[in-house]
Amino acid sequence: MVNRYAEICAILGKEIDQGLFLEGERLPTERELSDRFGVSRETIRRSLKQLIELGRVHGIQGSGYYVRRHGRHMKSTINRFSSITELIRNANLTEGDLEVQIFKRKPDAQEIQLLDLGSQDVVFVIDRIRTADREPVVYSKNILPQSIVGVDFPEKFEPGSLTKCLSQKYGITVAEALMELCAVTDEDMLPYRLKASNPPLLKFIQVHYDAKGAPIFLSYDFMRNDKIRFFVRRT
Amino acid sequence: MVNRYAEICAILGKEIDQGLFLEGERLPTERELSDRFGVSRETIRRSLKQLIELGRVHGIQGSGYYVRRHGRHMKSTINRFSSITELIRNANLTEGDLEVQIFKRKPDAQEIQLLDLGSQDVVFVIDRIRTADREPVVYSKNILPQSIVGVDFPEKFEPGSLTKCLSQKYGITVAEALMELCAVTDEDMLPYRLKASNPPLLKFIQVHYDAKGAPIFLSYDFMRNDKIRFFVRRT
DNA sequence: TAGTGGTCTAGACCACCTC
DNA sequence: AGGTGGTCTAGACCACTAG
Repeated sequence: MVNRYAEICAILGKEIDQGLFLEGERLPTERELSDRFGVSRETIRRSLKQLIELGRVHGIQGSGYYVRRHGRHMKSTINRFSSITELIRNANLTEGDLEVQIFKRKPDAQEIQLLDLGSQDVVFVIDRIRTADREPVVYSKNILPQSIVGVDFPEKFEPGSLTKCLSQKYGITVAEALMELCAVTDEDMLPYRLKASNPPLLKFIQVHYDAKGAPIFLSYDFMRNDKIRFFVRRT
Repeated sequence: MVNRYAEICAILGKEIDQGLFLEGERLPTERELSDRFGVSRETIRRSLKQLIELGRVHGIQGSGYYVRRHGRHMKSTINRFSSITELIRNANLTEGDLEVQIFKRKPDAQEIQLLDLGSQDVVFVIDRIRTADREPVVYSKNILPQSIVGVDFPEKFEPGSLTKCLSQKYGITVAEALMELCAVTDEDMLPYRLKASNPPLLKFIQVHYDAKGAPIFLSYDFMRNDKIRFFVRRT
């Protein structure tokens, strides 16, 4: 670990997991912790702030830091960005692809707006069904400007996480995403395989940004809610 | 303003809004800003960290802070906790209630688990349709343990935000919520008024917590997605 | 009143970016 | 090589909590 405060945060988190500090119980004071770890109080405060952001602990001025009850529920939220691949793997399932299609076309008005495109730009569309343990769970459509990956993208693309592919082959990292959450309506065109059993579906429209806030790609995901659950932490 | 760093964060945010720093442009360095505001560099760093958390700015080590493009899109997300009342008012609509019912019953298994109840606890159920400009937009069911508000709650309750009512009459503040996003299925019982026009609906299941992480109440909300849009910021 | 967390300072050293 | 942000320190004072 490079950062002392992140290291200390991890240690304290582990100790909470182990039950060394019980739910609702008070942690040692900042000054005690800074003695224990041999660091300054400010460093300890950074560790504790990180624990607060993780939802493990809460602080009360003049009193102390207390282990948050239900902190465990806060771990599997979609507040942190993750690809569908990661989502499926986190559920201990094996991820796969079906009916993968890649083609090039002109962007529509919404895509131009959300991806900051010029009128002469063209986009790649990656259209596929993602499976978990061979069962279709997500119908996913990614819209990726050619200006970002170049004309030879279809040869370079390989099944699995698009985020990972962009990072490994192009050095492009997704730092943030803005997701719109939608109900599925009759207008939404869905592949037969996903529609067949008439499962409950959620629609996510996501714009993925790099660290500078420039849009990278757009995705439409229709997720089977009977197979995957979604939580949001609101603070 | 009490805190210097929050004050400076607000000033810088306003200056970005005013176009004093353009999108993608670099901000003055930390050391320049600390001179300008007459504070230490650490204080400036806190202001900048807050601006990053707000999605207005991003930092690059060794280079500087840059105004984030699309920062404006990040403002209306559900990452921050807000009541339905606030949600409707933010859309410049007038909030109202319809078919309000309050009754007392035993909690079911899910409620016992999510609200940390004992087997002998009872809960109040507040069942109502929330309207925006007189049109029904949300069917909402709140589950509130009697142990939190006492037996006379039905007399004390008044239409509008339950969060506000709890804060004003009981001094109970919601600090955080964990929300599950669900698709609506045939099993969900919905009032005729909301179902009538067959609008696209989203289901939110939320547990509301106080600052100590103790659950306060549970809510089931069926939101008309043709009237209200929902965004989540993922980092 | 004593102890706690919240804010702020002035300085130091490092890793990284840019030229 | 010089400038930038990232980390860390040792100390100070304040606001709040609790006995």
